[in-house]
Parts: sequence; structure tokens; C-alpha cells
Amino acid sequence: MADDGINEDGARVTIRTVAADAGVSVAAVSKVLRNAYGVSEALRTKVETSIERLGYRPSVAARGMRGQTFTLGVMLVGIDNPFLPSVYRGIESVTEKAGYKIMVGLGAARKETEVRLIEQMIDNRMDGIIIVATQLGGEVLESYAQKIPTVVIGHHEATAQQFDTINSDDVTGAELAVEALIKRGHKDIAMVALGLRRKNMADVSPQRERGYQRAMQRAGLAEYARIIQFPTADLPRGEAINALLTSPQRPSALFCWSDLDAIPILNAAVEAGLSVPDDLAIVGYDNSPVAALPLISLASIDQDGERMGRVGAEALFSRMAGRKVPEHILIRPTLIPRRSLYRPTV
Amino acid sequence: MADDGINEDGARVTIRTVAADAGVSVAAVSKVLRNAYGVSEALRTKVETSIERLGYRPSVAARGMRGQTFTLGVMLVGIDNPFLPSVYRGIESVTEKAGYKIMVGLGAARKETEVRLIEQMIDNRMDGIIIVATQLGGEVLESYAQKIPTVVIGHHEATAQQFDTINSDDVTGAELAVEALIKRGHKDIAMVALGLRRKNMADVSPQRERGYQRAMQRAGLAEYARIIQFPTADLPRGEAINALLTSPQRPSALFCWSDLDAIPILNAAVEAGLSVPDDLAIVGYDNSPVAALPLISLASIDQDGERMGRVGAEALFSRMAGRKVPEHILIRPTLIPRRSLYRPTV
DNA sequence: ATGAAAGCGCTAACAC
DNA sequence: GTGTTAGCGCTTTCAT
Repeated sequence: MADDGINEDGARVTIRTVAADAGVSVAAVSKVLRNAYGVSEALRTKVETSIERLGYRPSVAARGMRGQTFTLGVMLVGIDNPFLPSVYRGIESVTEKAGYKIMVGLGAARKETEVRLIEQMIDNRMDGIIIVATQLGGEVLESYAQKIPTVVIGHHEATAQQFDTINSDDVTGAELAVEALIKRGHKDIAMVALGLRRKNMADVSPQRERGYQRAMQRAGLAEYARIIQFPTADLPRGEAINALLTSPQRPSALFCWSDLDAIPILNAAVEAGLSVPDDLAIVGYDNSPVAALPLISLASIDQDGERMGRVGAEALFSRMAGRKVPEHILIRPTLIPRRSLYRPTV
Repeated sequence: MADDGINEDGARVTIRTVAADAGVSVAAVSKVLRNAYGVSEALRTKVETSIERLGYRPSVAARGMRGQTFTLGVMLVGIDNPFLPSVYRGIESVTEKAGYKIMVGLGAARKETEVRLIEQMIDNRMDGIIIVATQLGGEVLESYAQKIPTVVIGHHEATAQQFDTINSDDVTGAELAVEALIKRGHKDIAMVALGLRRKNMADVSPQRERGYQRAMQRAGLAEYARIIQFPTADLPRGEAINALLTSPQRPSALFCWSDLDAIPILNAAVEAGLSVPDDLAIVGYDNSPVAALPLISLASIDQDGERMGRVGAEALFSRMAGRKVPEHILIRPTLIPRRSLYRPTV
């Protein structure tokens, strides 16, 4: 049992145990641990041997009291959102290489929960945090970012000074979707946007609305343009979908701000006997795994979440290294065409 | 800015700041913090007032060095698994009430990743950990459980001594599925199980295989019983599905160990022109959100993940409070009938 | 009931 | 290049 960090006496193996075992000072061990400057090769190997043999593991708590914890906080908001796993993988791929740990905060998209999680991460002395898809406002974020290096992913705040933002170019994404629909001959194209309740000018949905409006205008279809605000709660959404599908002004095509709405709408449309895409074409946003299922086959805008995660982690590291001037990075999304946009040519 | 834990001088608010402000000793403040015995009402209110005014937040790191961190580690394996969010919500509902924080470890189902995460949680001095759906073996878990109060969810290890287990009654779940298929007149019922590579007698899949075998035997259908081992990697799965669907011995019904396999199979079957459930009935396991989509409508066994999470968190608290004798709890699952099992009577 | 003081395991000046 | 030592912010005896 030499590898459990407890020696034969049942005493915990600390930096002192290692120092004694290696016949050096605690400072020497600490320096080896941190790859600090000024250790001879001989000393280093001696210490490393002892560490190995004793199964020593540095206490994160003790470290956190003075130096770095080598741990990053990642706040994932909206645990069910299919977009998050890919972002997380991207972040992880960068942090792993850098030898950093991750502490995840999971939370429903409630502001108080988010605040609690951020404070928890500050309390835990994270070296930096990445906040994904938050509902929090710019002022709150600025104030936290003052205390801890911060990167925000999936939340537009282009004038932020204290933190970086990584976003999909949501305006372009919406334009891609609308243009694809126009190319298929659609004119009466409506958009389904995120309900008012949770809206906030920094959110992604309004950006997508801008792209939608722009594309419609540019194509001279401004008269058709209309945005349907969808409720965010689940229950009333069923009614909203029905209302939309049975309305005499039902559009011929729909651009949805998220697959979260597009998928239920697609389902309801088919259930109601409509043909997709003939009676109603649909393009969603996020390219979630479900959209790719053959029975669903929902065309969608792909944000490349993994890339966003990677870029975000890299930005955080450069910020932790001392960069002060904020970076606001947009990543170009792509359209994934599927059956909800056009029938495959048989 | 009294609420950011930093006072006007820019110095961090510590327990000493609070003690000075309240005119008491640091020991007194500590006692109030921990609701320790032996503090007068007067002192308590004085201290609480100061804490409030200064916006003091105890340092988790410092706490971790001696006492409890009031933080639980939750290890969620397989970030995409749709079963996990519900378990997490269950855990959270209990810990929140108890005033405990959660630190989440997210990991692909790779043993070395899992080991790293568990050790990270021990390093971070979590007060206890909940491990969900791990691939780790019983011996490894026992050895970690010796160092930290541990509860394992979704992993059968009924003889474990050092930790508790919370599981769906997977044998019963499988029986429910098979019996429902038999009731619909099926005889030639095959099972799709988790591939050999990742198998481990403690996993859930073998339990479901037992239930399948038992139900088939009891119905006198032992001659039809066969278990198809599915590869876990994604690529070869497409071929495995095709082989299954085009085989001359294609069964009339399928029980899948997980929706993860059932959904792609259902999709492929429909794409291949088969009628579900007429040509092939399917019952999955997990009742994931996708299964409920009308276009999918996959019958599935519901594990009630939220309840499992709640029960797991409660077990952990009682273990942290001193219980030594292990608990191994089974939770009865239910069948959610949908179109993949029977056509709705029109 | 309250406080003084000794650590917990580590980092980072600073001295040698 | 290596060691000594003073904290970091808290908990916890042990006096008072």
C-alpha cells in the first residue's frame, strides 16, 4: 500500500515525509514539485524517487492557500443542453495537455445557481474560470472577472473589458440558414426565437434574430419576416407549437434559434400529418446529436463546440499568463443540410 | 463593494478581519461558522452581523486543511449519457438542502480518467464522493472507499463492504421488458447487450442479461434466447446493426440493454423499410428524452434516475455520519410503453 | 462561554 | 544550489 499516500504508520505522507525520506529540505521538494528554477539534476531525481516510493500526493488545499491550484473552474449551464459536451471536450483537450485539472460546476440556467457556482470556484481558489452559456449580465461578469481570470463562451458581450468571449458568429449562422431556405425557393420564412422571459441582449438568440432579419431584408423578403417568441417553460410550449402549425398563416419554412425548439416542432409537424420539408421546411441551430438521427434528419447550424472550447481554454491560459487586453473571438459556423431542408434527390 | 470579500484596503477578508470587527476571538468566529456547541446568542448575532457586513466568505482551502470542506465529489462518467442529468438533479436536491456544495468530475468512460478524477477529489478533501456508472472494479473501489466515504450508483457490487451501492433492479427491468414483448405475442426475442470489451460482472448489462434469460426461460422460450454482443465503439456499430437487421434469423423482437443502442437500431430498421413494431418490436433501457420524441417513440425501461440520485446522496450523508455497515439498495424500474412495442389502438 | 495558541501542508522570501 | 522560516486562513484542544 505504498501508493495510497498513507505510510505504514497510518500517518499521512506530506511534503515533510518526502523531504526526510530524500534527506533534503521541504523547500527542495516544493521546488521539484513546481519545476522551479534552481534544482540540481541529482536532487531532483532523489526527490522524485522518494515521491514515487511513498506515493506522495500534494494537498490541493494547502497549495490553494498560497500558490496556484492548477485547477480551472468550468461552469456548464443547462445540464441538458446537447451543445455543452462538445465544448467541454474541447476545453479538456487543452487543459489536459497543460497539466491542469478541471472542476466542473453544473447548473440549471438560474441566475442564483450560477452566482453560487462562481463564488464556489473563487472560494476554491481556481486559477481561472470558463463560463459557458450563462444568463448572467455583463456587469456581474465584469465584477467577478476582476477577481479571477475569466473566459465566457456562448454569450455575446463584445465590449467586455475584464474577460474574453468566444462565440459562434450567430449572425452569420442565421444568415446561412435563411439563405439556404431561400435557395430552396422559400419566401414565407418565419423564425422561432427564445422567449422574452429569459432574453437579454447578450444572449445568442437576439444575435440570430439580427442575422435572420438581415438575410430576409437583403433578399427583399422583409414583408414576410416575423419572429415568433417561444416560451421557455416546457408545458406551454406544446400549445405554442400547435398554434404555430394550425395557424392559417403558417409559414412555408422555419428557422429555429435552437434544436431544442426545432426538434419538438419537427416532431409535432410530422405527427400532425404535415410533410417536412414540403409543407414545412425547418432549419435548427446547434447540430445536436438527435438532429442527425435518420428519423429526425433536421438540418441545423453547427457551431463547432469543440473548437470553441479549445479556443476558450487557450484564451484563458494566455490571460492567466498576464494578458490584460480582452479578446472577443467569433467562430464561423456551418450549415449541415438534412432532410428537413430538402428531399434527397433519389 | 462590501459583498466581494475584499475590504476597502483591497485586503482579503479573513476570519481575523471578522473577529476584529466583531470584537471577539477568531475561535469564536470559527464556532459560529460551524454551528459548534457553546456560543451565546449575543456573540452569535454579533459575529453574523460582521460577516454580513464584510461579505466574508470562508476559504475552502484553509478549511480543507483541518476540518470538513462541506463539499461532495460527484463523478459522472460518460458525459453524453442521457441518464446522468436526472441522477445529478436527484443528488443536488438533497445536498442543497443540507448546505453542501458539489464538485463534479466529468469523464469519458476510461479507467485512467476515472482514477484521476477520484484522486483529484481526495486531494481536494471532499467530505464524500458519489460515483455514477463507473467502469472501475470492486477492488479499486474498495481501496478508495477506505479513504473517503463513498457511494456508487449504477454499478452492481452487492458484496462491497466499504461503500454503498444504489442500482436500478436491472434483473426486474429486463424481465418487465421481455414479459411485455411476450404479452404482445412475440416468441423470437433477442437481446442486444454491451460488448465484451468493456464488460465486467459488476456492470448493469450482465444483470439485464440475467433478467432476460430468466424471463425467457420462465415463458418456455429458452430455445429462442440469444444475446447479441454489440461493439461499444461507434464505427463498427453500423455494421453490427446492418448484420442484425438483414440476417435471415432476424428476431421478431429486440430487448436492448440501453437506449444508446436501441435508438440507432430503431432508426436503421425504419430506414431499411422495416415496420416497427410489426416487423421488429423494440424495447430499450433508460427512457432517455429522445425515446419520448413522437418520431422515435421507443418503449423503454425507466430507472427513475432522480430517485437513485436522492437515495444515493442520503446514503452518503448517513455514511459520513458514521454508519459502517454497507447498504445495497435496488430501485424498482418501470416500463414505459410506446409505439416501438405496440401500435396504438386507433 | 470565550480566547490563546498550536498546528494543518504547502509556498516563497531570504539566507547561506 | 540548498536550507530556514514565516506565513496562508482555518479548526481545535486547552486554559481561563
